[in-house]
Amino acid sequence: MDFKSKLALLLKKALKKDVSALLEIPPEPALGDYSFPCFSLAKTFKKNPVQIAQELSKKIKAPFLAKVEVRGGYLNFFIAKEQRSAAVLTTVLKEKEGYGSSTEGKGKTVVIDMSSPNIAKPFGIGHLRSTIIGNALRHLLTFQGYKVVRINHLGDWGTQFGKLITAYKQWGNTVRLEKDPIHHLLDLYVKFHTEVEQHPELEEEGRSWFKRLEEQDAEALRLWKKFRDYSLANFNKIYQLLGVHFEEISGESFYNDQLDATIQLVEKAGLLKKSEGALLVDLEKFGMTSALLRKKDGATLYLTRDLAAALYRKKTYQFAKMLYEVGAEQQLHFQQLFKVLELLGHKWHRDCVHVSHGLYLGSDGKKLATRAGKIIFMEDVLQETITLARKIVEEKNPGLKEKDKVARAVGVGAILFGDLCNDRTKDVVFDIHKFTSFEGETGPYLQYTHARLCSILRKKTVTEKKIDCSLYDNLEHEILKQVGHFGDVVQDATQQYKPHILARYLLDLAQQINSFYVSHPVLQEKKELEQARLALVKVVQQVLQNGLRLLGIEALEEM
RNA sequence: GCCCCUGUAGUUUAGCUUGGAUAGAAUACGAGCUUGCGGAGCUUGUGACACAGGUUCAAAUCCUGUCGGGGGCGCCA
Repeated sequence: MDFKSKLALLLKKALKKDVSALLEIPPEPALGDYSFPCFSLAKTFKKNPVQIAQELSKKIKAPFLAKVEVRGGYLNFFIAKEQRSAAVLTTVLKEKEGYGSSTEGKGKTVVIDMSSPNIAKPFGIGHLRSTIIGNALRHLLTFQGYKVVRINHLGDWGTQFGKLITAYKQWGNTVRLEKDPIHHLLDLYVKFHTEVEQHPELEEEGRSWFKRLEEQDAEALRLWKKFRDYSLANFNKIYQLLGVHFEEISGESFYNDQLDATIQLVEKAGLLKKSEGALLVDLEKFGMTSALLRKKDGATLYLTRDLAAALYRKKTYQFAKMLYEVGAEQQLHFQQLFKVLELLGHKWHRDCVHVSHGLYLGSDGKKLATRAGKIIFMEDVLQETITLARKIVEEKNPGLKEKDKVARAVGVGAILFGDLCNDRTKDVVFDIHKFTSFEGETGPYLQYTHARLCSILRKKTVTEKKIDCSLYDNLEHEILKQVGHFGDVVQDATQQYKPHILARYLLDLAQQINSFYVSHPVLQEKKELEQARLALVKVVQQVLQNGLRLLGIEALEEM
């Protein structure tokens, strides 16, 4: 909750008890000048707003409060800026990398199901969102003291592999598969879906191959394993670039031996229904379509495996929360999954959250569908961005060491931030220019700001314990106020599973400090002023560093 | 047909959960700032709440409807 809401709540509560009570506002580093409208209070207490404001103004006390003023129906608070700034400086300089963290998640485990690409397909831009949002959430939750288990739930099982085997049998080429597995497999997948329109019998063949796969048929398994290995090697390259790791990489196939038991559990609970040869849970009275667990040919489905996975994870990790960082188009699937868990009597269904994100759409504004061959290769996008970053590094800072490393951090930073700075629930139209832009509201802008501050701090540093905060002007006090907000922002972003709240905050802070940078020389003759400004630079640098790391972006010292 | 999400400058967007005073950025376009710590920066101008009702002293925010966009709807994942 931000300060504004806290204050409103406090005033309302206090007023409800007794209008004449003395209001003690607790110490609050983020406290800022603020206007509180008294209209709704006026109505409640049947007085006019100005009267209420005047009554309140006499009764309020707070550590950083300089004065309270009444204007119209508004109560204006003015803050003792020097005291507030001093408090912020002390805290940040003391807590450093830990500034903004908390221990609320101590002893609790959170499982995040994230990334989860489908094997035998290229790592598409769609899975990028899941990967980087999941990764940011992981950092945020860890910062709040949670133990986080990141699970890459690979899409490595299902009818699609039957189809793929069918296609490979018909049109596959061993040499091409060796040389460029991902593209070849994609071609086969697309060809299958175009051919199936002319030859519907292929559909049936695909299904039967999947059935054979589930029955551990040797040839089916051999091909499947081959496809899986090639894909994993490809995915790992991308994870390495993005700096993402997992505690568990299991995939749907991992649950194969638990599926019969899972279906039996559902049956024991009296939930299983037979319909046209298939087994399902009827969810009609909950306003959903039925949840299909076994096809008429006996093969299982996505939901069956996800159900088994949820049960397994609860048993294995005893999680306090399980987050599914998966696209919004699967909303119904997760509603069904959670409902079945509930019907099975598991109270922890409430701890399962579908942290959904909007889709990446093609330039036509429609969904990117692999089947139609409409897909963007993440590998290419990453390479292109990093190459461009490399070119710009060369141009802007030719004397820099480790240019490749920096170019990678900048390119990846641009991509990560480009996604994280907007609300995850909204759809995004893919535009390569958004990723390859390094100016304005971008990751590199933050990295650059951070690097410039580091550059000053390399020359001189904070040595004084006591900083004279009376030397600060309004802009500098404002910046320190913003610094004081950091903890609240991090908490907000974590609770709502929305990293963009933090990303936006960092942009604001960077804008403020850049504006300071051009107008306030830091290094200068007068020692007290220099120390005061160095301290300001130091705390902002620290917050930018902490913030960037929480988003999974490298805070470079030089670039 | 039914269900869910969504509509803010030319473009990308923040603000909507918890209604308050002139709706905040970025980009593009226009005008400036380099003899000071890194110009990937800074200053400044033009420009926006889809429409119609309702609730309220007060609506981008809450409710209803219309229109536009996206997604989903038992043998895909």
